[in-house]
Order: sequence, then C-alpha cells, then structure tokens
Amino acid sequence: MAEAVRKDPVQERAQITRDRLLSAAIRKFAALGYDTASTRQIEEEAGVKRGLINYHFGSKDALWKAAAGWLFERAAAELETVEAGAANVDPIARLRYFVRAYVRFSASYPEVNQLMVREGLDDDWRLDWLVENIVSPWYQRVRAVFVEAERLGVAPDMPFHHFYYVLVGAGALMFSMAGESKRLAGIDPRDESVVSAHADALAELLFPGGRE
Amino acid sequence: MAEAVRKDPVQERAQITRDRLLSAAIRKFAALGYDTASTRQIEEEAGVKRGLINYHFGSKDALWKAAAGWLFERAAAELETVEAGAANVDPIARLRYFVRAYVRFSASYPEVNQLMVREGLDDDWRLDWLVENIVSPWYQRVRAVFVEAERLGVAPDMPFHHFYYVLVGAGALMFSMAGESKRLAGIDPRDESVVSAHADALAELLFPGGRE
DNA sequence: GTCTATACCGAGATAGAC
DNA sequence: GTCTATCTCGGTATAGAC
Repeated sequence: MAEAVRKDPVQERAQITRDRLLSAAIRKFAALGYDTASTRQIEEEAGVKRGLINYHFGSKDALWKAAAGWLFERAAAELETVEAGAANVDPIARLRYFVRAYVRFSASYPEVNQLMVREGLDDDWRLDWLVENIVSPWYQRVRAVFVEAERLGVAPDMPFHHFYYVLVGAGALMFSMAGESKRLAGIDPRDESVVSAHADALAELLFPGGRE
Repeated sequence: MAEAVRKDPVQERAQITRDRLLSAAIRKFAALGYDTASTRQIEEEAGVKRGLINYHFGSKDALWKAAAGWLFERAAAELETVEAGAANVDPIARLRYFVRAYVRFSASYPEVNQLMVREGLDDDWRLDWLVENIVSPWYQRVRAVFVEAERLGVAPDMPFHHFYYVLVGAGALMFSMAGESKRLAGIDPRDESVVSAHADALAELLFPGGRE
C-alpha cells in the first residue's frame, strides 16, 4: 500500500477502475437486482469504458461475488464497532441495545439490506453464496443473543428460528421498502427520527422494560 | 358464463389461453421477478405458442397488471373469508386472530407475498400500481385494527406506521425467504407446524395474554 | 379474431488491437 | 497488461398468415 505511489501509473489506473466498478456494482445490484442491473449500466455508472467488467472480473457473476464480498467486509466491521458500544451496560439493556444497533445498521446500510432481501427471494447460486458467507454467521450471532436472553428469562416465548425472522423482518423490511413507505404514508424511513423510533419500538417490543 | 358452452370453440380456446397465461405469469413473476421472468418462459409454462402474450395482452407490462389484478382479487376474497371467522369472539382475542390470519394467509399465498416484497424493493410503475390498488387498502385495514387495539389499551407502544412494518415484516418475511430458511436451519416455512408456530408466536408477541 | 414468422434491439462474452 | 470492436444469443414487439 505504501508503495502505491511508486506503482506503474497504468496499474494504478487499473486499480481505480476496479474500485469504481465494485462501488457502482453494489449500488446497481442493490437498487435493481442482479438481472435488471446490466453490465453496461454498471460500467456507465462507474464512468469506465465498455468491456472492462469482463476484463477485470471475468464475468458478471464474478463481479457480483467480488462486490458482495467487498460490501459485507466493510459492513461487518461497522456492525462490530457499533455492538462494542454496549460493553459496559447491564445484560438486559445490552439485549435492547443489540436490537437497536441492528435496526440502525439496517437503515444506514440500505444496500446490505436490499441485497439480502432480493437474493433471499431468489433461490440460486447467489443465495447459496450469501447463506454460506454472510447469513449463517449472522444467524449464529443472533442465536447467541437469544440464548443469553433465555438464560436471563426475558426471551420472547417462541423458538429461536421464529425469533430470527421476527427480528430481521420487523427490523429491516421498512428500510428495504423505502419507496413504498413514502408512497403509503409520506414517511421516509431514511429520516433519523424514523430510524430511532423504529429501533426503540422494536427493542421495547422484543425486550420490554426499557422505557420505564 | 352460462352461454360459454354455446360460444364459438375458437373463442373458448382463446379464453383458455388467456387463463393459462395469467396463471403462468403469476407463478413466474412471483418466483423470478418481473425482469427475470421472460415472456418466452411464461408462454412455455402456460403451454401456449410464442407471441400469444402480445396478442392477448398487448405487452409484458399489460400482462403483469392483468395477472396482478387477477391474483389479488382472489386473494382479497380469501382473506375476508378467513377474517370473518372471528366474528363472535371477544375483542382482544379478535386482535390475536387477525395476526394469526395474516400470517397464515402469507404462508398459503406465497405468490402474493413474494410479489409484494419484490415490487416493494423496486420503485417503479409496478410499485405505483401495487400501492394504489393493493397496499393502501391493506394499510388502512391494519390501521383500523391498530386503532381498535389502542381503544382497548393493548396496542404495542409505537406509532402505527411502525406497527405496520413490524407486523408485515415479522409476519411475512420468513415465507418469502423459504429457500434461505431451509438452507439456514433445515426448516421449511411451508410446513403446517411451522406456519402455526409462527402465527402463534407473533400474535402473542404483539397482543400478549393468549397463552395463559 | 386468432395465431405465427420475422424484425430489431440490447444483453454478456470474446477475440483481437494497442 | 490493458482496453475495445465484434459476435452470438435471447429479449419483446410487430407485421403478416390463416
């Protein structure tokens, strides 16, 4: 990295091309879905010439995997940082904090959210990739929280698998559906006040007592 | 309708063609999404010759609208029938019944569910159509239930808009994501026992007291 | 009125130019 | 090693056959 300046300017430009393509790919795949987002659109959004996706990544499939990996790497780091903020509070407050952190995270990384929902609907190689690399670890993380809640006697009265989909569905759907929410009620889920209200509401619903 | 038998057999066959196309269109649009589902695939699924979509419906867009209208007409009737089953129980039990009915409905009409989630993500003319024709009436229906819950003093402590997305997200997401659920935990949300457990869990979470 | 052959366009991939 | 002109395929729509 320190020798980037010493690099061949051609190689450097190639690196920029790759980065711009990854970033544009995430935006397009999340906003439009894999099939609807064309490589031509992505190249245009990235501001690079046609054909460069195939040169740098080999195929549209490979670009998707590279872009998804790149996105989730950053997102996972961010989520961990946020969660670390609850180190020194009491155990039950920490559960509520976890729920709020997840809701806030869903709101601030809409691409993560949209990608997960889109591919969760599908049932193909992209779902395989996501489940193996992203969803399974996350599922286990949520399970640990749920087990802790059971130990404390405050877990909602349902099997874990149902809790998982209640949390994810209730916590994230509104932000995936920002357009619908605005059309329905004029409420933009990207507003900070809406995010806060949703986070608090869900935390209180799942682990009551935080508002007393 | 009674004179269908007297009809020109050619016209009768055309009617069959249309019905088969509508049915196939719903399956494909729900399973694959609007863009991924090609008119060729839909015609093949319907078992009709190429070009008949454009003849009978004019365009792929028009087929989508016709198919969506056809689906939701049937679905709305079904949902009303189910809801009518709670006429003679006490008010709070009726709230729980409403939640369970919605969850069961989401599970038994996966096409409705998938279509709503897919198009909710998008932000185009199909979302416009759905919000205007389907989602808005449903939103108002849920609001009436919520207002009734407030009157009874048992509404969850959150503004209605948040309640709406909690209900819909928590109630429906697992069924939209059947493939993910199976890969994650080997649990098939289409199993009757899973549907029941989810319906009960969510009803109890939103309107507690039903299990005492 | 119903259906089918063809047209035309835009997709992703590749072979070849710099 | 990096980029671009070209190819082939599959998409929807239409003009024409029955």
